[in-house]
Amino acid sequence: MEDGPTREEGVAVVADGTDRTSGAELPFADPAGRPTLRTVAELAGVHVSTVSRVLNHVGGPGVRPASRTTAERIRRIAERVGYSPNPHATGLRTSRSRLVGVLVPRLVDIVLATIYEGIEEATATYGFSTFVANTGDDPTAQRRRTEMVLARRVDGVIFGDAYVDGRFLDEVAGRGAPFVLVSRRAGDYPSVTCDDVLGGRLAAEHLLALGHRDLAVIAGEPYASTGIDRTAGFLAACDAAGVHVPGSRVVHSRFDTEGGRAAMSRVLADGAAPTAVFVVNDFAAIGAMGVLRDAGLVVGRDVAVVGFNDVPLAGSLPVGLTTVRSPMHEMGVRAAHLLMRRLGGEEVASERLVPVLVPRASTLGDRGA
Amino acid sequence: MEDGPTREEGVAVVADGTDRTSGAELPFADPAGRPTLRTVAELAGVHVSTVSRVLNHVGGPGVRPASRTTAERIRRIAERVGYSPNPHATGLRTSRSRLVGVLVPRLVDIVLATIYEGIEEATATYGFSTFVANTGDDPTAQRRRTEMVLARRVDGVIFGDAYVDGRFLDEVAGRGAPFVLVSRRAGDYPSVTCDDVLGGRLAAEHLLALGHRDLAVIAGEPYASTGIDRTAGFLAACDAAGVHVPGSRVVHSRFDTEGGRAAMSRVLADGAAPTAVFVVNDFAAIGAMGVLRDAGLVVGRDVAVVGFNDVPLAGSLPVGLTTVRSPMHEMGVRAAHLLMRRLGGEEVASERLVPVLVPRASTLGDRGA
DNA sequence: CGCGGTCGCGCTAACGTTTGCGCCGAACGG
DNA sequence: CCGTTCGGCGCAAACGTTAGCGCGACCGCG
Repeated sequence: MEDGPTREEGVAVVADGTDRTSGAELPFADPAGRPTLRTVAELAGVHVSTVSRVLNHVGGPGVRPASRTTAERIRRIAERVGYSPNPHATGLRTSRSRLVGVLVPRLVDIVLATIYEGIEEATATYGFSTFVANTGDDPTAQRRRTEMVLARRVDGVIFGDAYVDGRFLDEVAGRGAPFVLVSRRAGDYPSVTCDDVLGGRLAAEHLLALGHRDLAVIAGEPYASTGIDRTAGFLAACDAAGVHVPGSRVVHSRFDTEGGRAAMSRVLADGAAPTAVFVVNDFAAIGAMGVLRDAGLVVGRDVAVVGFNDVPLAGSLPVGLTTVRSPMHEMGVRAAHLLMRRLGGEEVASERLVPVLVPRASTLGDRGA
Repeated sequence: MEDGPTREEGVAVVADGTDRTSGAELPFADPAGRPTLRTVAELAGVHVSTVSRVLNHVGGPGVRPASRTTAERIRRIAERVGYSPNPHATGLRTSRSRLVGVLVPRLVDIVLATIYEGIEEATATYGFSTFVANTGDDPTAQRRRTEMVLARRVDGVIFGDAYVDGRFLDEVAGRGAPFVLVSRRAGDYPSVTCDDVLGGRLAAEHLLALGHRDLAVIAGEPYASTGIDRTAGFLAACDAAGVHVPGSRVVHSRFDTEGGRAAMSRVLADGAAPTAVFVVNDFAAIGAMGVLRDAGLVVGRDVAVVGFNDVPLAGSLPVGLTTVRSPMHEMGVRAAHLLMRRLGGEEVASERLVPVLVPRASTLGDRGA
């Protein structure tokens, strides 16, 4: 039994000497030539289970997975041959995948992309990877894409495209897959959102303070809590100030530039232009500004516009866009942490992050340039 | 051993009795309660290998995996219990994962997000899923993220963040991981790009035709083929027309709004403003326009600006942005197909897609509004 | 010096799937 | 009625990893 070192030498020689078709020619490599636990075990002259324990039990001050010298040697060899565990084998054995699925309406929406960046960044620190899938806010696609991520055996899901009624989520919950929501709330499911009601209120107070009384709202999709809450907060603040916004002046829209164009056109077609417009999304606001421009109105002088989110280019537009800044990246990060805690079995509560108004030329005119 | 049919009846009753929904107590389910091959096999009264053959061998007109009736029954039962194969087990067995890794500089860049959408859409039709990771164009992050996707045993990788020198890619190629590039070319590796040289030429010809002779270029990052080629095409066309653009008028920049601001500021600080600027990215162009506005110059009248990509909001800006439209989504789709063909063992060639100039107010002035 | 506790470590049985091999029974030709 | 063929299907061996079990050795304490 004194052959531990000898065996190591012997195999090392074989590894050097043999000359197989692909790559580094390690003993007991997998079909792709990558080293496996067995490779390392063989080179270290120990059993594969010992290698497994050493490589997995990172912390554990109390119980040690192997003697210090053995552990040291194993780690050195694993490093040298570039061992990395096969996630399929691990996943199969443990039935956990260190994978999370992320569903978003559209990734080309900077808001969601920013949130996703936060998610990806935070999950990576836990050693998790993420799948993203677009659903385009289409229920069929939501269902199909959710099936897909579940079929991939993700450990959890983050929905960025929740419908406020939460019916679909009830189904998913029934399947036992842990999930959290981000950006939009729904039902009583744990979510990380911006305080959208407050955001709407900030927008209203800003416009009211500037003396506007003739207002319109471009309210986003009727199924998204973001648009709903922002609009509700805005209208509530107007009410409180004794300013009435007629129903015909609150129009739904998609959240993109094109949606803003369409909605603004409808507002203008409906009669005289309002003196101020609150648009629940910056890109829709840009679209709305385009229509106003085409109608010969100067944004910031003839009509004030307030957007929502403060996307990076809002300040660089030819007419800087007044907007309500929402902590998008932060929301992603927090949603990821929330999910991780749920995966740990914790009961978690929703979080609502605070938005801030950023005044610019689109409401202040020259003073804001 | 003669209890095959009997067993089927018995178990089928159990399965019916508990009536659908999640906790349905299926026999031989996995730890999460999901049905496995074994579950289906048991219910059908056949061996697990038979189920596997039936469920996998979709086509095969010549050889049949089982008798018609057996196959039918198996498929029915699989459907009923909601069987979906465990990708870890499949991956372990076949050492293929139906996963592709996608590396991009930043997903909040609409250009890359759009390309990614194309990739995701196309790979999904092959039954593949995608990991995306941001690298921020940072070599260290590129290396780390690449390690990460390879450690996940992806079948292939799509790089959207290639450095033109391709040194890092040489390493990756040495590891034997199949990959293709998208958006940016590098070395002789297969890539799907826009014909950026042509795009630069289109921009130059447009400005020259409008009579501009005093030109500047905001050229993007020096390591990205997109910026390099667009700039080269632009300068070559100027040369051909006998117009010289001094080196001090060609400045590098990041590809985002902020990068455009910084670069434009440097151009203005350097002396008199040019009469026209070619910016190799729409967002950088927006930043540049912001700086021009702040300098009291009216874009489209005092200074012409041409961007690149034609992102959706380019046309909705208060001053519509003249830009070179690149087929972003299409590039993603094609890159995905290209990778799939590589995975099939084919030798593949790079593709270059044709861009189109879209003239708007930023060069045409009022005529473009 | 004796005894109990602790620690190192190897063995083995899974995890769910795929696949080559070979058996069995039915059909068919002689 | 027997021999051959062949389609259908079961068997079992992997794939790489994890974890429970149990044995032996060492250590420290009394």
